[in-house]
Amino acid sequence: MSREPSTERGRRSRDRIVESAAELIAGRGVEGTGIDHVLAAAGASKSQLYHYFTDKDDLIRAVIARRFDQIISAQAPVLSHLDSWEAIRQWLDLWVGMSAEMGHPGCPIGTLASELANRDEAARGDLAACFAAWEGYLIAGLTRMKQRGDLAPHAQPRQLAIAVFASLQGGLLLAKTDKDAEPLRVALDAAYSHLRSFSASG
Amino acid sequence: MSREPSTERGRRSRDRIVESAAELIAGRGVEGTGIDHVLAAAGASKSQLYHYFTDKDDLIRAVIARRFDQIISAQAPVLSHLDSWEAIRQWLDLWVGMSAEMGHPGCPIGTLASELANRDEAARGDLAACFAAWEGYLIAGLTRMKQRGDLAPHAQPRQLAIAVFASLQGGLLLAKTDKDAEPLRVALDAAYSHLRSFSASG
DNA sequence: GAGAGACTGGACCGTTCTGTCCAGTACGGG
DNA sequence: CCCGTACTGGACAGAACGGTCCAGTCTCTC
Repeated sequence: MSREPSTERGRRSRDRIVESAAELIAGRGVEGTGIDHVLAAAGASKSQLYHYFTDKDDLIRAVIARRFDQIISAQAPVLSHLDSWEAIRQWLDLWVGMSAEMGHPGCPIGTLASELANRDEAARGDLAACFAAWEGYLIAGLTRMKQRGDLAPHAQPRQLAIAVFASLQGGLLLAKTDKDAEPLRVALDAAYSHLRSFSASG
Repeated sequence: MSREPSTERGRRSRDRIVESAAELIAGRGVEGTGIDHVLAAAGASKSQLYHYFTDKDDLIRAVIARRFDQIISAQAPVLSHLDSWEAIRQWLDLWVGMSAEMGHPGCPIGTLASELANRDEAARGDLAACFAAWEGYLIAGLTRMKQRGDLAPHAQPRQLAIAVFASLQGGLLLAKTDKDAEPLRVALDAAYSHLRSFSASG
């Protein structure tokens, strides 16, 4: 397991390493990113890294946790209020916008999941938990909408949320492959339309 | 570029190398798979590999082509007739079934796309072409349904096909991460339901 | 049966990889 | 001021990496 720094200086060192690793991995993948490159980018040395992490896999898990925190906290205002059609639409459009303006579209968590899911069981578990926590925000919003009567009584928030996340992840993958945000936009339009078909008002 | 074998023996050697590479890569990723491991699995030697391929990237592109051919030819009977609700439903169920019985769910093409899309431009192009060709089968089927009057006149086959593929790829990713086919089933049910909402009969 | 070219075996090279080690410096608590 | 602990720098090791090279074998053609 990771050793947590106990001083401010140590915390900054650890942070620089994790953030540098996260950036390099986003561009070159886990296996394509060497420890030495991470350290050079972070301006740190080997012993600093191995002071805080037992091995590379341990560092990767810290990268997963960091990227997840960043996504959640960046979208926190929207994520916590996914209980209206407008909010959901706005959240989906957020992704399309980010994907269009990014040179490298693609979800950091999704990319990590694709590479690690059947190679590192601990990381796979972390990633599954990330997805579940993430879906939780949408499930919570849809549940409130259902209680409020905006969503049809037979609608199943969990199933709907899973379907939306699949469209999001798949759309991001297609967008990354095409280097074009269009597939993501189309996929999320369809997902939203599917959600809307459970609108109580019809 | 790849040098094509001109003898039967050469063809078999090349095939063994590509197939071994495809299998190892499916389990360990592109960067995680070493040339030496591929050769050991294929029972071949370095010079055989470099006789047919200029470098590792060249081999990877052959793997992409092979996996694509395998998927297309395996599903050819279904893919060529995606012009009825039953056929589409059956094709989607095929994926759920495959995913459930596989130890490692996940689309080989999708995994490669995720890893290579922003690292190897040539491979990215190949993968985008694979997705496009693949989508083409569904677009063709939906277009026939539209002409026949099974699909509403305002339905857009291309957009619908893209949305279905995003659900498929995203569902496969979630299924792989959860080690459970349920997210894929849910995602494809939603995609089918979305398609059905464009049914002419309502 | 000889020559040409396709194919093969595997030693070898330089680089890069993860991870270890130890000698050192910074720093808070007494 | 001093000592223990946290932290740091970088040399080093051993293995694995992609790729080159050449001497050899097979096989087809004439």
